[in-house]
Amino acid sequence: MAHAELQLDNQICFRLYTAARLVTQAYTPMLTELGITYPQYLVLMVLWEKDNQPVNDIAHRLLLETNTVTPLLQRMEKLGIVNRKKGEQDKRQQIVSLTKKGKEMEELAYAKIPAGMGEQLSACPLKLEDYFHLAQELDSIIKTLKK
Amino acid sequence: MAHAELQLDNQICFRLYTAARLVTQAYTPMLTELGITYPQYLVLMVLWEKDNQPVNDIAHRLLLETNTVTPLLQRMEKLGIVNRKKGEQDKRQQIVSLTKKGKEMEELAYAKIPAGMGEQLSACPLKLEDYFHLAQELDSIIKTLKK
DNA sequence: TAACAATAAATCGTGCGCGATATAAGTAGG
DNA sequence: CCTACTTATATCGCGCACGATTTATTGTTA
Repeated sequence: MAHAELQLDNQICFRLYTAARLVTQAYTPMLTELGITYPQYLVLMVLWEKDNQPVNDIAHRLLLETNTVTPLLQRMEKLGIVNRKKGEQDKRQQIVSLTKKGKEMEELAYAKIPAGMGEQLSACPLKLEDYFHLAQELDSIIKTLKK
Repeated sequence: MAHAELQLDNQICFRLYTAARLVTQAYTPMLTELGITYPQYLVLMVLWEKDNQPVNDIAHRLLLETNTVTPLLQRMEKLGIVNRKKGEQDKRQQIVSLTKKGKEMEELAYAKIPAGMGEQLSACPLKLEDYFHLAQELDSIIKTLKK
């Protein structure tokens, strides 16, 4: 290995890739209890914040493309979590809304997930201010790279 | 939205998920020139560091399962980047080695990737010490969550 | 208002990740 | 030395991500 720049240990990207996978894995047990995946949980958070949004708005909020979000929403519709119906003023849009089940999952998530993640990260030496700092650094990278 | 803990903007995980995707996307143009994907690039970095490794060692280095790495290596073999041959002392193992093409890609990567990433992140306000700090925080999370 | 460009969503193909399972080879205990 | 257990890899199925293309609807402009 001639080039230090190409070493795995020197790569921020590999750390991001790995940390994202491991944190998502840490969510998985709680999400499996709810019957959903992590990307589906992200969609739910978007809709809990504001219900009745077109596919595009959800995709933009998550910085994803509609060709990722559309199949995701179709699966969530099959699960009975969301409804999709044509927009009335703009018939190209699909307006996504929470079902009763989708709304009720917020309380279930609140009961399980923050505590479950807290427990799994309890052994992590990072302090609250470290997480705050980390969030700012990630936001800088995200802001720089998003189109 | 009743619960601040469940808001997207308060989630470290969503930031990790997004930052990892966007940084990977930033690599993509350079990697496409080389004809490989980001996970394939990770495998190459592992092999550039130390050639002739069994599947398990590569998987452990990347914190991935063999059911992810095996098909990845099969695709890389088809691309003529690596060879796989049965281990001699332990016939269960597949020893993975770089082909001539795989070795030559290190220089191509070194010529393109550090410069390309530097350019794309040039607008990012983070300083060298911020990246160092970020790396440490990510390492803490990774160390805590890996099995 | 007819033609054309732009936009919203969906569809298709490929490559990951990963849980679950299978297969083959090595190891250990009786 | 035979059976049981462990380990290394592979296979299968599903759900993302994402580039590329398609379809339907809206807007724009001559």
